[in-house]
Amino acid sequence: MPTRNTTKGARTRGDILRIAADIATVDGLDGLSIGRLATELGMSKSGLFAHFGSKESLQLATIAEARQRYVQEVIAPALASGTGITRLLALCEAFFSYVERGVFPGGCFFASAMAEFGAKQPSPVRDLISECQRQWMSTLERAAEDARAHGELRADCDPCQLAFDLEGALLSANWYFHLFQDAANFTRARHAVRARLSSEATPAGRNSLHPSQGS
Amino acid sequence: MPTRNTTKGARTRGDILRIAADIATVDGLDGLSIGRLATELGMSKSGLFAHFGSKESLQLATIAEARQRYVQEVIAPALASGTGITRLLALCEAFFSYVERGVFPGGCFFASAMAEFGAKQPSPVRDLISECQRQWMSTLERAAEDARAHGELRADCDPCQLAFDLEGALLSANWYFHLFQDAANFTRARHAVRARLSSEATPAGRNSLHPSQGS
DNA sequence: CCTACCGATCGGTAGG
DNA sequence: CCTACCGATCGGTAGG
Repeated sequence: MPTRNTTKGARTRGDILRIAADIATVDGLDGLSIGRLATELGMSKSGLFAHFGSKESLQLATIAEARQRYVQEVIAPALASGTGITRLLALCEAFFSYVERGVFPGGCFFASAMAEFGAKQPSPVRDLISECQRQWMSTLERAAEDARAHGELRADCDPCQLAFDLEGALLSANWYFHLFQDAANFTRARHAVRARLSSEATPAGRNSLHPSQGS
Repeated sequence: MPTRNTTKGARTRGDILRIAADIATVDGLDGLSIGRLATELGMSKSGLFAHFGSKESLQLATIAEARQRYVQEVIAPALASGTGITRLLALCEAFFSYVERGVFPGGCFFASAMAEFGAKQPSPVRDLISECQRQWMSTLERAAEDARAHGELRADCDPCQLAFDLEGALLSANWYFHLFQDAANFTRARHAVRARLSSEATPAGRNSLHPSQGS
């Protein structure tokens, strides 16, 4: 029995959170209702509720589930694909692919969550979203620092500014792709990323931006 | 009697919509409830409801109110301040100022609305939001085309790409300023805007980017 | 613009 | 994990 090792309760919990994360990208973490989740999973509202004890703790668990999915679908593949400017480009490409593949039906989970909770009062939910986003930004920044340390980006390059600029292109692609249903926004965002990296790249770094080997 | 000319009903309607637009930037257009709005205005729920007839039509009227405010606070001042690359820069600066001044308590109304409705099923509300956003993008694009026609931007400059890139900086500043409560994000976004304009500017255009006259 | 009300759904609880 | 229930609030209506 290969799918054992995990108790039935834990499997149910995982099922709940996968659906919850999907719903949250379309209707928001506040729009996520326990009754609707229960209906969608064919179980009773109180049975589902018993797994979490409060709506807030359901929201926190949903964010944790989304974070795992983000690490698996975006960060891990990009980190495995190289270092320096190659990694920086891979992080951006992995993000585009994650949105294009529809890993979440409503686009990037953290973009949606940031927009929904960014202006709200501090709360555990808001704080966790903020921490996730800061961690992603620092992943971009560290990749930029590394690329600079390896001589692929100019010495006067500001990693924070570069990360901010790249993230602007990623987020815009996410918003416009969904609002306008137009894939041209991915093309524009990819242009923006390459142009921005190119503008700060040294001749050594430029080689990594134009992969010449086949396959 | 100077504040006459407008009936009492129309004044009440305006009061409702101003509060509604403010609330929507924090709690969303769906989070906006008729009961809460009524409480906040000290009137009965059904009295307020009678002005609109449905929640959807309240949402549509709220978007129209926000659009008026956006034109007044961002577009009109920028269009009045010059042409060409000067206008393009003024549009970006007017946006930053609008977010910094807190014209809406939760940041840019249309950024919030786009994030909330971008992934939802088509609806009159979603369509109106999409149209507003497209109109803003085309305002940026037309300013870019104009600047190019006047020789301030290079002939090979793509106005759509430039508008996309500028908007990325504007939106990122809006999100990060609210989520992280850090005004450094405005500084980064302003750098990004100037650098991007500078990269496409002709020598003639460059003069307009560095205003030399005092005051 | 009001009071008074409708059915539906919300998050959450009691008790098993 | 269930049934059965709670008070509060939702969008909306009747009637004035």
